[in-house]
Amino acid sequence: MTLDDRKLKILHAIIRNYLETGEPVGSRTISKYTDLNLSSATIRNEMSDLEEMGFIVQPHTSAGRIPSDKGYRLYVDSMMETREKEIEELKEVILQKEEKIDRMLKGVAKLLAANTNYATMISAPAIQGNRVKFLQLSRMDDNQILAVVVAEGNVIKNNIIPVSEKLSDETLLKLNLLLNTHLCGKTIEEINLSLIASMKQQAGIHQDVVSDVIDALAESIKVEEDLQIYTSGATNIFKYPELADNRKASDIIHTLEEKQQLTELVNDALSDESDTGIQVYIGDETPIQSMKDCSIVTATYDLGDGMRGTIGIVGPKRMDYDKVVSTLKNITHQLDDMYKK
Amino acid sequence: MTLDDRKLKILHAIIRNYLETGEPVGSRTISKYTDLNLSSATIRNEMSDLEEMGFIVQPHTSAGRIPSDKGYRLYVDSMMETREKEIEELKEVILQKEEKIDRMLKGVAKLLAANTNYATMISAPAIQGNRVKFLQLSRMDDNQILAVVVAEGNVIKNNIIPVSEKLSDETLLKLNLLLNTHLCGKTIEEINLSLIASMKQQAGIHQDVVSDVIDALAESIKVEEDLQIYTSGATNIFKYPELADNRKASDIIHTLEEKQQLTELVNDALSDESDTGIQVYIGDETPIQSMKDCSIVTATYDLGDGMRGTIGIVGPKRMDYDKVVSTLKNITHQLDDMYKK
DNA sequence: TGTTAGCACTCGAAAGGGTGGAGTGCTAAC
DNA sequence: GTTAGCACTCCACCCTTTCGAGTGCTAACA
Repeated sequence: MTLDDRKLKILHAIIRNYLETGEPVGSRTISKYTDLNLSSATIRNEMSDLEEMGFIVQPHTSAGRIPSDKGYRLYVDSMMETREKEIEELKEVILQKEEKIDRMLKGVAKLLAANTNYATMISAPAIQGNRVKFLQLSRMDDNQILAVVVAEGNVIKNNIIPVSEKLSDETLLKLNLLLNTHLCGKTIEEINLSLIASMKQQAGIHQDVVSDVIDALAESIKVEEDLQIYTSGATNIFKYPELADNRKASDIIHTLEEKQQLTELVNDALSDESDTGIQVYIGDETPIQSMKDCSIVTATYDLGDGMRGTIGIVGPKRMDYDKVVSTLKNITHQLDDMYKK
Repeated sequence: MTLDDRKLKILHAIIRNYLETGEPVGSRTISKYTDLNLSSATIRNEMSDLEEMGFIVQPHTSAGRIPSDKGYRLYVDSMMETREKEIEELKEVILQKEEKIDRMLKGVAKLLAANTNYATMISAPAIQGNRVKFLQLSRMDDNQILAVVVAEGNVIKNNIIPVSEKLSDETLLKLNLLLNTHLCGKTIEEINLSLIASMKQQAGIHQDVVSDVIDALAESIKVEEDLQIYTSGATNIFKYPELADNRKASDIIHTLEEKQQLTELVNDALSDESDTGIQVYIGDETPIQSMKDCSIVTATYDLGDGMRGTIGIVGPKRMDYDKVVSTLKNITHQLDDMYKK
């Protein structure tokens, strides 16, 4: 049996209708809904074929048909090159560049959730392979030193280091020079033991301060390592009856709240190197067990300097893929553009 | 009619039983459940009285009784001086003092949620009236200056300030001196226009940098102003059937996710100056509309330096007040003790 | 050979009806 | 003041019926 043009049209009609209503769709509906001018009986025959081919299923005998995961997949693939739609509101929010990046990301997540009526997540850019740009020790008082590390992409980290002995201005100056000379332009991975040893040696009697700074540096990076994820609109899933039953809703919201499991999704998305940067997980395709009744669409954005993050949208399988994909494309483009210059 | 000892005993029995089961409790149950040795008929008479007094209600004729808000209130008040219970696990977590404070708070919220099976929230300490402790400008490159502000309680804020002209080392030193001399020890409120004007005057040709720094300072504070709140265990509410219906659950979780409305609760709790620092909101007493089917217990903690925050627990009206209150007391004591020294 | 009308059939959702149990209020007896 | 007993109420549960939406199949038609 071959999937001819008419079958495809009917399949699309079924999916679109189901996306709207969430109810199984019957042959009579399609007969009226499309401009094919076919009777319901004919549609029934075709639907029977489509079911045999695995694109649609019946929830039970004598119910209408709903798309299977395979059907969605076909639909999504055939629709991937979609219209570009402007979303002015998003632009405005993102353009407030002076916002701190994390607040901006939260804003994007929230806006996206409000716009799409799905749950959203966004991961802060990972700074893997990021280089130290600037480093400064200052004396706060006799017992405490403030260490500031700026990495590329203007990621700033502070640590307060307690010291036993008071350091003179001169010593601080020397240490600053030493640290900057040795560490600037290095990635975290490049700061190895031999480098540290050589710095310690040059630091002379202030070895312990040096190692404290290095520790602080390592700590700063480590904090960033379990990458941060912001979510929004978790309660949107209550809008879709097929996800709103207690057990499922609880699982999904819990996953979004905990964020831990989302890292898998982020990593999966980041490692993907398709041309569009958009990935669609339908039902069982998702790497997150608790979301197997959902579909997830992810997009990666790139702020330059190797700072890449992921935006994700979680909704029912009958989500409006068309709109979601184009919205995501839009947003990632905005992000890319803005920070690259 | 007077609320004698026997009535009180029966009321407590009803409440305790309802807390456990979540089902309306009947006279026969109480007759067996308590050590009063009274027949169900007698209990019925007493229950009838208790209902007339407004402490218990019937969901419908010929059902058992459940406590009214007034009943809970009596119970909670009579129980406020409770046992002190050790919770070793909490101690350990909190004692990892070197954690950044926000991570610590997140940890507390999470642990508390896991421990109590309710939803939890914790507000980061407000730094109202907090003083500037240390201030430093450093040159990152020719066009950018890094401003670091440390406030009391070691709250650190960074801002990157773009400058049009390159500033010499000497100028930077001067500016640092100027800023520190004028601003250290001041609260944000004390930094007024005349102070700024006088500083600008002394800064001479670098007026614009000064005002940029002031702006950055103001910005740093503003960010902190809409105080940060962390929540955890929102999905715990699914464990209580009376809250688990879609509409209610969605409202509650949404409120927890949005956090905006929680500030009311925090402010309410912070403004309360009872001796224990513990407040219990039962049903309609809560300032948050969407949580009128819940009870909320809040406690304030005090890290010294005027840094006070709020911990809250959100659960069904039939929450285990006893356990919750003592757990909260415990935690706030730990927090208080630890940071005060 | 593809399309259509018609018909019997299936199944779930919603509505109705009966039953049992848990619980109450009341009364009379102790 | 306490208790046993009884009539009564009401919900939860189960079963049945009904209704409608939808299907598959067959026969007729172009």
